[in-house]
Amino acid sequence: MRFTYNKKEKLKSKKLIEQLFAEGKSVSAYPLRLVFLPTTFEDAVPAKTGVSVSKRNFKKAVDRNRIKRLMRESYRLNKAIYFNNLTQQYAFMILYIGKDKPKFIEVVTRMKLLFDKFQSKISET
RNA sequence: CAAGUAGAUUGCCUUAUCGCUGUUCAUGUAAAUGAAUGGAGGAAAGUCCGAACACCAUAGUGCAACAUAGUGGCUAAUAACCACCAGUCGUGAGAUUAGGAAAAGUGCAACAGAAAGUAUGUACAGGUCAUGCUGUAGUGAAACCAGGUAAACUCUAUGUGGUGCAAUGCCAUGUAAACUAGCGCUUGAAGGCGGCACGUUUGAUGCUAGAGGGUAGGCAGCUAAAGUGUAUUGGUAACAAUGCACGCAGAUAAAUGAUAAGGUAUUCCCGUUCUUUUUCAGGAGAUCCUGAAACGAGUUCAGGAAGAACAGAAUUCGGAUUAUAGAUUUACUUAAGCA
RNA sequence: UGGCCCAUGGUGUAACUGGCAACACGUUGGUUUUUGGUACCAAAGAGUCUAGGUUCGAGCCCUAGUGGGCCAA
Repeated sequence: MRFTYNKKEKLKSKKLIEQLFAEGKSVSAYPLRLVFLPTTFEDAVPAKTGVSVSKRNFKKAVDRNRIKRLMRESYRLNKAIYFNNLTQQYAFMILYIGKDKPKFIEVVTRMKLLFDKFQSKISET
């Protein structure tokens, strides 16, 4: 699997996002929080993922863009390890709930922990 | 040199790996894959003016409301910009000004003061036949001046129709032209129409409210534009004309990046080279020479450490506003400064 | 994208037409009480979000900004 993250893997449907926040479950590994919902869609990808940073915590657009880029990058590099053996299509939204600007290595380690938690949670049910 | 004034330019670089996005081409039924090429700013920011563009009736009349306010120029247009005049501030280079009208009218002026706008009291002096007739004193920001105040109302002149790309046009998907209450159906509900009136026009399977059902995807608008760079000419200048070259982001839970390594401007630390300053001692005798010490300043070289500010397009332009580490550079000023 | 409103002691509010920034709670000290509370007495605490301007004089008027809140599609 290639380390890609193109338009088809992005969560873009407004309707699906509203459904995700209304019905989805969540796990968190501070400063990240993952909201997920098993669903189906037409494109042949295992998951659609979006990232989000609160305007309340980061007032400047430059800071928000930087954090979202770091989150997308760490998702792109690590998704293959976890999602190749998914049996169900998922919608994900990763939120940044911290209040300080992170470094790349921190985001990567927490992202890995986050998806470890996610896998143990879905294997329970 | 120091202190200062007014501008102008710039505001990280290289390599490797892995990505994102627009366009074009190739392969492919398609999904997709590959290649080439483009991909944030001087403020993209806040949203204070002015326009373009789109729709509402190509936009009516009056009132109201709002904006502007020396003169001339410039511009698509402006409250921006340029030149000049005048006022104020500064030694000066320069800075700054909502800079029309107080003889159309209404209002306002605390305290002090006799009196604050229909004036004229006290004391002293002068003057007169006589009298606030004249001057001075005293209060105050202002005391008779056709006073001040218009960033008080107002008047004058000029200008402004409204809504905004979530405009607007089209395609696709889907539901409920159902239910309840009120108003109305040519004797006119309601809308176009923005604060009001007039006027005009549309108008019945209609309008308003309640409760409820559905959609919330795509395409166009969407980037070639009052465009950018440069040269010449005209103009004091803003700016204009002409030639040549370039073809310059287009995302939409929102691209333009991430990581690693190296480097540059610059800053700091330690050592070092040279110059200078101060102190002490000795010599000469006028303003100097020699030696020692000290820390301060500048500077050369080597090593080490840190190492880029403010900030992210969202229909598009023109201006002004605010934020901004540092670097480069032009012109000019100096009363009191140092050599 | 467009529009509207607010900012005054630590907190919540006043200040009329421009003329000495007021009140309550809180704070500090004292009296009363065995102690604490209550009650009473006294004191401190601000120059009105920032920078300019108009004016003799600005919390109030004007301009620009900063921060906060709200509304519409």
